[in-house]
Amino acid sequence: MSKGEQTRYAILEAALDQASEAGFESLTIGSLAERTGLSKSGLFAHFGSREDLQVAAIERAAQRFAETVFMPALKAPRGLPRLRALFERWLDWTRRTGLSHGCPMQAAAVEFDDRPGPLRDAVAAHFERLEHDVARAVRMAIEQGHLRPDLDIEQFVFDMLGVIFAYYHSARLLRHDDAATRARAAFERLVTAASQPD
Amino acid sequence: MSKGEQTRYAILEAALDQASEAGFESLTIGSLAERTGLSKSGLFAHFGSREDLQVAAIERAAQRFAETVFMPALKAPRGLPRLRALFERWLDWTRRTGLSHGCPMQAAAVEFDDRPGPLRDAVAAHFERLEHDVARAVRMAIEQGHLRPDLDIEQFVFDMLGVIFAYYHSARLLRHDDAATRARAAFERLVTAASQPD
DNA sequence: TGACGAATAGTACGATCGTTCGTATTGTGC
DNA sequence: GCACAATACGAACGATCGTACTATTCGTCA
Repeated sequence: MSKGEQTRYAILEAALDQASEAGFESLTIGSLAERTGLSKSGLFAHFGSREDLQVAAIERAAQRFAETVFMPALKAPRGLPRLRALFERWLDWTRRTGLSHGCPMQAAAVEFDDRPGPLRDAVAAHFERLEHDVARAVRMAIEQGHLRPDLDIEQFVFDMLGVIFAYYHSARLLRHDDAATRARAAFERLVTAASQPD
Repeated sequence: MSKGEQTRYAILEAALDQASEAGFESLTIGSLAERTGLSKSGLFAHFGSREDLQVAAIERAAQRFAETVFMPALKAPRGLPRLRALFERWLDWTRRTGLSHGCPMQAAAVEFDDRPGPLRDAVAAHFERLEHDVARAVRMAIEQGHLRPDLDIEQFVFDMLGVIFAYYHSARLLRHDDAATRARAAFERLVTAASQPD
């Protein structure tokens, strides 16, 4: 990895830290320069514009998500165990990956969902890929006989995402201690309903 | 209503429009001055600081939510009908109240959940009141015999919130046409599970 | 209608924003 | 070790940020 690539990498790591705290809109050239010890112009040279920097940060966050949540979950046996591993890692992936604050992808989703452009596109692409991958895990669970064959897969993914969002909300904004317990209960009820015949 | 109160009201309405589009962090004295036709200093005089303006905007949004979602739902018979009315109005309350973009309260929740201060406090207060009120509606449904007596009320509220968040996500970021259908299906499954004995 | 306070405007401030440009430093392949 | 490209810096730009001031216009009530 060349010197330039190293620096760019370090900048994006710092950007993720900051985005986890205060969102991607808080990423400014000046604040990131200070955080990384670079000059404004030196940092700027690694990206053509602030927007390009934001896009790169979103993509790096999506990559970290994949590394922290999806790839390790693949080690669990396909079917329900893998789906459960996915869920568990999804719950606390920010802590696990060293981002002490909220989920940057959810923050980005809410920040940019009404502002057409490259930022919105990058976030939407992440979630579309994510939901596609979750759907595949659900399909495998059906093939393994863990979930019932006539299950509405898209609906299951929708419901699962809702549980995750409710967890983030309860844990981060309201600081509820039992957020994880509630989330697990909700998810297990989803699984139960999806395994019994209608 | 005095002239000053009128102006302050108009400013907050404009602020809500903007926050619905781009979040409360996007509220700047300059942009709101232009939007309302006031001078920067004239607008500023109505609030002691930018932060006070943001807090006032959040509180106004919470009030609009109550007017649009809760108060009309009280006209439905207590119990399940009222709970359903609540849910339906919650889904599309921003459209109904003239905010063409996303839910400002959710945006505020994600923006400020990791930044202690008056803004975070204002958002948290809204959601605590909201969840308290929803819990009361659920309790009434139990008293009316519409939902089973041993239902975990807090868990039901948690699940319901998750459905709403998943709907916002699906409808706004991913532009899925069937988001409302999915949300209703999820909610009805919640109600069914909550009405049958365990 | 006149007076007085409330409401708004005008101007200026230091700071920071994203970005450009010229120059210095540094890493890298021969 | 030389040469050239890659990388980083420093200074400056116009714009906008939040926030002081003072001055002016306007609503409101006696």
